[in-house]
Amino acid sequence: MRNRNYALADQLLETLEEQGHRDTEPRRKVVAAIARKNRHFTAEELRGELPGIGRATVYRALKLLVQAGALCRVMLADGALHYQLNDSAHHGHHHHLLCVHCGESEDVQGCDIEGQLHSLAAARQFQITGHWLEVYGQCYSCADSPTLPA
Amino acid sequence: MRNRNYALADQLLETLEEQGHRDTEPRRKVVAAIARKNRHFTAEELRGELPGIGRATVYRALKLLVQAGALCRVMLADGALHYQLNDSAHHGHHHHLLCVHCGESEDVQGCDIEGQLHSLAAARQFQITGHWLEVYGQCYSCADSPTLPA
DNA sequence: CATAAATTGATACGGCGTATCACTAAACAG
DNA sequence: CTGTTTAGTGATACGCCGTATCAATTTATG
Repeated sequence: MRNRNYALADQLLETLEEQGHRDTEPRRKVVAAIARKNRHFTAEELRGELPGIGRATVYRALKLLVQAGALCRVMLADGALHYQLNDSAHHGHHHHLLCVHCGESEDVQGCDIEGQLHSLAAARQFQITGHWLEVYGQCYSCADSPTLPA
Repeated sequence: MRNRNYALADQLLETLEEQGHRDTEPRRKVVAAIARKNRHFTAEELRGELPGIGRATVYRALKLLVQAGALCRVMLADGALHYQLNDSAHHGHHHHLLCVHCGESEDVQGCDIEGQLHSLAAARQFQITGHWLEVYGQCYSCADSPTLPA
């Protein structure tokens, strides 16, 4: 686990280097904190875990990682913007099943929403270039015992 | 057209009254400004058209109208939150085809995304309670002459 | 008309993200 | 290794957007 995290942090840093960004001390700390996350988080939450590091630096790193595809932005049901590590297998376009109870998030890959939207749009001669979809609900464990988690 | 707008403004006011809210002078002006809109708009844009009226009042009216289902919130591709009049026929759950060129928006009613999501989620024992979908692209006229509008 | 309750709007606050800019540190060439 | 170049840093301030507060006002109602 600790090893996984170190590896992940290194991988994130590597991703940034591939994009031409430098390997800096603050950056290392930011990606290390991100690698420790096992669910989506806010920029401010992350910042709170990095006392020595400037606000701008945290936000800049997040932006770069999103651009690089290593993180994705998740819109919660209450409108709060969170960030979430992209599974290395899911770097492409995908959606999330977001549990409003425990905050767990599952990726959805093999979803034919694209196709359905296109055929729907074709009828109106609308050319789709992109879409944004978030799905809210309860995950298996929370639906099972809905009163347990906060 | 002018008549349509007056009628629409009255209808919005009526909606608010049905929810137990009072018929006030500032409120009339806000709904009149909304009724004049033929596409989605931001809160600040609306506020700019209502010089004499307090910021809070505009925001409060928007919130009430969204709660009443007369307006819906639309998330643009750049993350900006806009408001849009709900067609009286489309007060229920629906989605939008948003043209990133001209800002036009078409409602999507008969879309089976719900069903598709449910079957997909069922396989993972995830109970969907809601979702958020925005579709971006180009409408017919903009796709036809993509260089014309701003 | 009098009263109770909702509404208003000025103000201030708070969250969140970004621009600025002097300073620092990383990369790189020699 | 050292100097130079350039990206990155972080303190600060700013800007946008929405909301809480609260005294003054307006509405609905008896």
